[in-house]
Amino acid sequence: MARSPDPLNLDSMLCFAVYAAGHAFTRFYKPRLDAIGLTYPQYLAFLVLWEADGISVKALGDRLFLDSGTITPMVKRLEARGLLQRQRDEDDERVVRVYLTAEGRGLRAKALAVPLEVGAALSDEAATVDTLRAGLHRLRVLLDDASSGTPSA
Amino acid sequence: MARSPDPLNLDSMLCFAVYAAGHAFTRFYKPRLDAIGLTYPQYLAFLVLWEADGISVKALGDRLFLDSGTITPMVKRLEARGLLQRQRDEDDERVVRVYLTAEGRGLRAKALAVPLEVGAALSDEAATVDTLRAGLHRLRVLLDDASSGTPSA
DNA sequence: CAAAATTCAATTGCGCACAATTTAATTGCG
DNA sequence: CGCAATTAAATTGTGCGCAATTGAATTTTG
Repeated sequence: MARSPDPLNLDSMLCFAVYAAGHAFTRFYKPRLDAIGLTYPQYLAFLVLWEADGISVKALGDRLFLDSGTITPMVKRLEARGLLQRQRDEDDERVVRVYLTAEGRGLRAKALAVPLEVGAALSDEAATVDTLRAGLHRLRVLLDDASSGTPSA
Repeated sequence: MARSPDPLNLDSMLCFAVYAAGHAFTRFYKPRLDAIGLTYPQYLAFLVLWEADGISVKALGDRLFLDSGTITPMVKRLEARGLLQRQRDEDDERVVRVYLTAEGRGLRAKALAVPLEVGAALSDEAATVDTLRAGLHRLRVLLDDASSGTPSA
């Protein structure tokens, strides 16, 4: 009589493992990002901006899987702090582009230390990290496919 | 001359893979949980309550890695909807315990369908799911250890 | 036993995160 | 060309999520 496993058991659920690991990352990043004055989502936005300065609000949101309701106020807060500027595209007035200021570009140097500390915390698991990231990427794709009406259609 | 990989490249970061997969889960769950009237965090709380009715607010928060600033208002909203009741512990007046109502217990039957749909979306990856979950669990432990002053101390 | 320290819940303030709506600009189609 | 459909941002409202603080109950300790 093998007891049937509870299908609603929290610890057996992949979704909760992802949820909890996400919060753990936020906690880990918090003191490191406090040092450069960014929140974790803001840090992600800068990762994009350091690679693609002048990107549109829309494209920034697509890159981070966030919508305008999240991006717009975040970008406005960063603009208020002088880390970037928002500017309407001349050719298409619907589009707002985000340009880093010198101060915003300057943050990058300080940010370089952060992934090193992540690497240190996970030092023994270097091999697993690639597997995990690949698995999570595939997970996201499968979930998003399933979320937007089966793509087989 | 192998080009040195950008240490701040978004797509190479495990933290972003976790972050994005978490949002993908939320999106996937949204329409399923709308059907039973719960948000995703509320669903997690019920997973705990269905297994541990009468748990304290503190213990519920520990289980979900959330603090009273998150749990207290969530539990109050659920109480306002008649899904549970809050009650001070008689032996220790600091403690508030959470008890499911009949309606709250009744949600469990509807919730059983949800993990089945997750399984369906990830059908071909059943083998990877266990590896992923284990990897994420270990990831969370390593990050939390590193977050709370090295435990080697 | 009494004062100090700890614990639990609640509260306040700020920043995501997303659904739904609104407004403006652009594209597409007859 | 002119109107409909689409697209981009912004806005509104609700609900997390956490830091910091408060207040009350309990435990620890001198």
